[in-house]
This record gives sequence, structure tokens and C-alpha cells, in this order.
Amino acid sequence: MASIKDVALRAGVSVATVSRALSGKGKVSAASREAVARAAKELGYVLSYNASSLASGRSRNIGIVVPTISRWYFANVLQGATQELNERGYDLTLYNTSGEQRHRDAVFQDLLMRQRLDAVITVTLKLTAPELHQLRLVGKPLVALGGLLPEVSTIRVDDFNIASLATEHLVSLGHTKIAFLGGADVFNVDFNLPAARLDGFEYALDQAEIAVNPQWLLDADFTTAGAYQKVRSLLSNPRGRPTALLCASDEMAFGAIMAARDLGLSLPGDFSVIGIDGHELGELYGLTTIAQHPGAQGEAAVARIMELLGEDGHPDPPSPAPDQFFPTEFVLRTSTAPPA
Amino acid sequence: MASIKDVALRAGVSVATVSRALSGKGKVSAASREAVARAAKELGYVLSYNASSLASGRSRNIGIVVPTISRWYFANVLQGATQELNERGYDLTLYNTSGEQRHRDAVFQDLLMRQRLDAVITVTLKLTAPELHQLRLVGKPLVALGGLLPEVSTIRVDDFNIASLATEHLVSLGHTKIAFLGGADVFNVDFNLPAARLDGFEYALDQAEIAVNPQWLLDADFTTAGAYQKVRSLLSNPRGRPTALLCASDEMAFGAIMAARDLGLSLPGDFSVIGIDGHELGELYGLTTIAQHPGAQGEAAVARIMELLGEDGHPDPPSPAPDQFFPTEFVLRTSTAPPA
DNA sequence: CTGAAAGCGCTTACAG
DNA sequence: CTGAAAGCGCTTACAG
Repeated sequence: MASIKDVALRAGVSVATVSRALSGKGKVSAASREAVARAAKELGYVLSYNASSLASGRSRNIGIVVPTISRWYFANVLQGATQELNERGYDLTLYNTSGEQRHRDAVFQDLLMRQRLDAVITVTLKLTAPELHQLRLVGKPLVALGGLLPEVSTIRVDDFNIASLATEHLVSLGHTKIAFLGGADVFNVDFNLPAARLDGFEYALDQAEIAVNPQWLLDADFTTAGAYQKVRSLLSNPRGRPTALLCASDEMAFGAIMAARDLGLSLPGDFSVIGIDGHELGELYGLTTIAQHPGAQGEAAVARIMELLGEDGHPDPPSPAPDQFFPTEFVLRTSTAPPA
Repeated sequence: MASIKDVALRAGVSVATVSRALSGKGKVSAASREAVARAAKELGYVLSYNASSLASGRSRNIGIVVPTISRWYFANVLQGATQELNERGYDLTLYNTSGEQRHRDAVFQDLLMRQRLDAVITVTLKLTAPELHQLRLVGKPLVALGGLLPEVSTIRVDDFNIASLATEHLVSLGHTKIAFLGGADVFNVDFNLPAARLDGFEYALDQAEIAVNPQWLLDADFTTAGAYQKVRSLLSNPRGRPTALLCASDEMAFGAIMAARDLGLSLPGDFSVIGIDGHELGELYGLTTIAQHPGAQGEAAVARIMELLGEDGHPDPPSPAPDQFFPTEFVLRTSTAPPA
């Protein structure tokens, strides 16, 4: 492969001039610039990122750490982040801790440390003190998506408020027998995100002076199948069942709807369901939900990283200021209605 | 951050010895090895991958190019690939062409070319001649997942056979009025994968001497919602409807099942559905399907890459690609039964 | 088994 | 505006 020397030789200038011409930094005469461009093109030259990074200390490479990939929220965050990074000419190095401590250790102790990254985005991961310390050691910008980390730039939705709003919607429809399906701690994702949503739920009920039935506070594993089982049991209790349910994720809400239908209940007449997420399938299910746009969150995380890197050459999408919550959207469909 | 020099100084040896001790290559006395290990640990030393790569020509970094992330198959391929790579101490650089030519060009013309990778995995992408040429220029091992590429090591399932098997299953149950729901070309994924599955379908019907009804050959966009619309129309045709349907993906099969139910049909009594994929949700839907284990495919792609890189990481003389089909699995559940 | 030294391919003060 | 040169932090023949 052609190196910068070959280009310099062919263009009849020094390597320094080639570097300046190609990077656009520093003054270069129009003539030199053109000669370099031509020579580079003729030789099919592409610069070595390793060499460039070593010399300049900048990698144009962002690391992103996720607890899993094959779940709706994370796949969509990645989708948004990759597109935005691609747009800016950055590479993305993907680390998947897979909820396994062994993988997680490997990521934080080895992979992340190797100075190949300009910055790091963590998604829904509660870093331990040693992990945070490690990252600080490396001295790279860090943005946390989906949860609060001490002294770290964070992008997140207002889980408490989302759950409270969803609950208020059910209450305003006239429901008083309302259940909550939260998520158990999975993937080492322990931001108490489920807890914040549960708090919002209880707060809204409290405001409406509706008693919380502890039997109707459930947990599943954030999957459709897991929710199906729980809700099926919930609705089959011979001592009575709720008329409405708030699910902490849309995927769980799908399972809830399937369970209700399989039991012969008609929706929303017999049973109202509201989710949280904004999953594409929600439309088909007629699911009322609160959309949180994970793709846009991924983009926002990248935009914030670029700000931190001082890379403001691009018209940044309106990323919320550091201490604001990422905006969400109430989507009314047909899975919620007044109780029969 | 501590550099190799600092370690050498502290351990009282040369940088060459440090390099050899830490990499495990070359002879080093036990005493030196130990001194180096201790010094490195005390200083919290991690080597610079950029410098290491530049000097050695090896990156311990694999590129993977996907047409999208937020679709079941791709998310699961990535899940498998990241875990396997993590296990081996490799980084993964993720490129998402997003089905947009602009992104695709950026990936192939720029990002991929920058010599930061040891090898490349492409997923369900039919590379153009220039793209293949570019990749060859870089001279890195290449593995194609999900489709056949000329002179490229390939991992793929036998789409023709899968579709044929699924069709035979319906035929063996006694169905003669069988429809097929394929996938339109999306994401620039144009391996004629849908075509291969259609061919298998038609072949099996032909073997059974059952005529293909051209009205029952449908296309959707591989999404549940898209399939729902198509199947709803299919089943509402007043001139008669099929008693069974083969869907080219499980996600589409879910849409088909939802459509049939919404029309008041009972499954599988009135209508049998079989999918292809092995999606987790299939269990909940009782979907009979042919599982293709994308996570395992991702792992297999990584394993093949490692073979191509050779044990010491240097490309071996190209051995003939072991062009076997990736194994799939027939999963019988309750969505298929003899026609009423 | 070990070290001095060349070299990987760039970037960037520095001096002109 | 331009070039010579030092340096980024490693690896790896080469010679002991």
C-alpha cells in the first residue's frame, strides 16, 4: 500500500506538506494542495490510522459499551450511534459485556485501556468505583446513556416522570385497579431504572388517593415471554384482577396483551395496557405507550461526545443541555380505555 | 500513562526484553519475566495498541459490516460475534451501512481502508466488484456471512433446502392450498435470499405435484407489520384463501398469525403458519419454524476469521474455503396441523 | 537470553 | 508556505 512518502515523492513535495494538505491543517499553497490530491488519488493512498493516531494522539474512534445487543433498546441505540458516527467519519468500537462479569472485566481491564479510543459511551451500565477510576485514568471523555453516574455527562429519560404520566393516564380514564409490571435486574443493569418507574407509578396512585395493591406489583425479565407468564397468572387469580396494567417496557406489554387475549379477555374493554418505549410493533398491537426514541438517544450521545472532544464542525442536532432529561412522547393508541 | 520505557527502567531491563516478556514471544529468563510483570503491574502499564499495531502490522481488531442492527437476525449475529471476539481478546469495529448508499460508500471507501483491522466480516451484503477489489487491495482476510461471494470464505444456511423442507412439512400434513410470503429487497441485501427460498418452496410443491397459485406468492419487507397487512389481504380474498402459509422469516410469521387471529380464524385449525429463523418469541406464538441460530453463525464467522489469520495471527496461505452449509434445525410447535 | 538500533507511517513544533 | 527532523510507543531482525 502506498505510504505518505510515495505520495510526497510523486507530488514533488515533502511528507510534511502532504500531511498538511491532506488533513487540511496548516497553510498549503493551492498548487501543492492540488498536486498532493492528485498524487494521492493516483496511488489510491489512504492514511494509516495507527500511525496517525500514534503521532497525533487522536484516534477518530469511539468506544461504546453495552450490556447486550439483542434487545430492542440497545439495538436501536447502536443503530443511532453508528449512523451518527459514520456521518462524522468516526469508527465505533463495540464492547458487549453480555451481563457476564468475566466479559465485563475483560472489557474494562483490557480492551478499553488500550488507548485506541478518543472517548467512551456507556449504555445503561452502572460503573463500579474501580471501573470509573480506570476510565478516568485513561483520561478520555465519557458519556453515560440511560443512567446517572457521578461526575459523568449523562443522557437519560425521566423514568419517574414517565411512569407517573402513564399511570395518570390510566387514572384519568377511571381505572382504580391498576397493576404494575416492572423489570427484574438483568444484564448487570442496575440503575434502579425499574425502581424509578415503580416510584413514579406509586406516586401517581398516591396523588389520586388510590391504594396500591401489593399483589399487583410484579416483576418480569423485560422479555415478552416472561411478561406473558406473569400477566397470565395475574389475570387468572380467582379473587379478582386489575382492570389496567402499566408495563415498564413495550416488549413486556406485548406479552401482557397476548396473555389477556389468550384468556379470552377483550382489550381494552376488559383490560387496558400501557407500555413504555415506543417499539415499532406497538402500532400493530394498538399499544398506548410513552416513546423514548433510543436511536435519537444514541445520536445525542455521539453529539455530546463530539462537544466534549471540541469537535464542533457540524451542525449539532439539538442535544439537550447536560442537566436536562431526554424528551419522551406520549403515544395514545387503542390499548387503553375506560374500564367497562 | 506509563510507557514501555518506564517499565523497562523500573524492571532494570531493556525495552526489547519488556516487549518480549509481555507478549510471550521470544526467550526471556524467568527472572526478567517476573521483574517485568511486577514493574508493569506497579505502573498500571497497558500497551498502546496503536504503537503495537504500527510496529507489528497486527491490530487485534476485526471489522464487521452489517446493513442494519435493529433487526433480529443482525442483532443476534452481532451478539455472537462480540462474545466470541471478546473471549479471544480482540476488538470489534462495527460498520453499519444502514441501507444507505452514502453510508455504504463511506464505509467501503474510507473507514474500512484505514488499516486498523486484521480482517473483515460482512453480513448479508452482496459486495460490488469495486468493493471486493478494494477489500482485496487491503489484503486482509474476509469472511462473508449469509450469502455467497466469489472467492470469499462464506458461512451461510441452505436457503433453498430450508424452504423446501418447510414446504414438505405442510404438504405432509395434507395441505394443498399453500401460500408463500417472501421478503422484498431491503437494506441493499440482495443475495436473492428471498429468491432461493421461493425456489425451494416451488420445488417442493412441484415434487408433490401441487400447482403454485401465483396469487399466493407474496412479498413483504421482513417486518411483522408489513406481513400483517399482506396476510390480512390474502386471507380476506372472497374467492378463497390458502390453508397454510410459509413465511421467509419468523417476524413475518408473527404478523401472519396476528392477521389470521384478528380475522377470527382459529390456528392451526383454519390456517397453518410456518416460519424460518428460530426467533425467541416463536415459543410464545407456538410457531413451527426452522431455526438458523444467528448467534452461532456470528461465532462461526469469528472462528473462521481466526483460522484465516493463523495461530500466530499472520495470514496463512489461503486454503480452500470449507463451503459447507451452516446447520439448521426443524422446530415443530403448534402453528401447523392438518387442514380442517 | 539480552540489548542497541532500525523502522512502522504518520504529525508537528521549529526554523526558514 | 515549506522542509528537515524529532518523536509518538512499540516490534523485531541482528549481533552478541
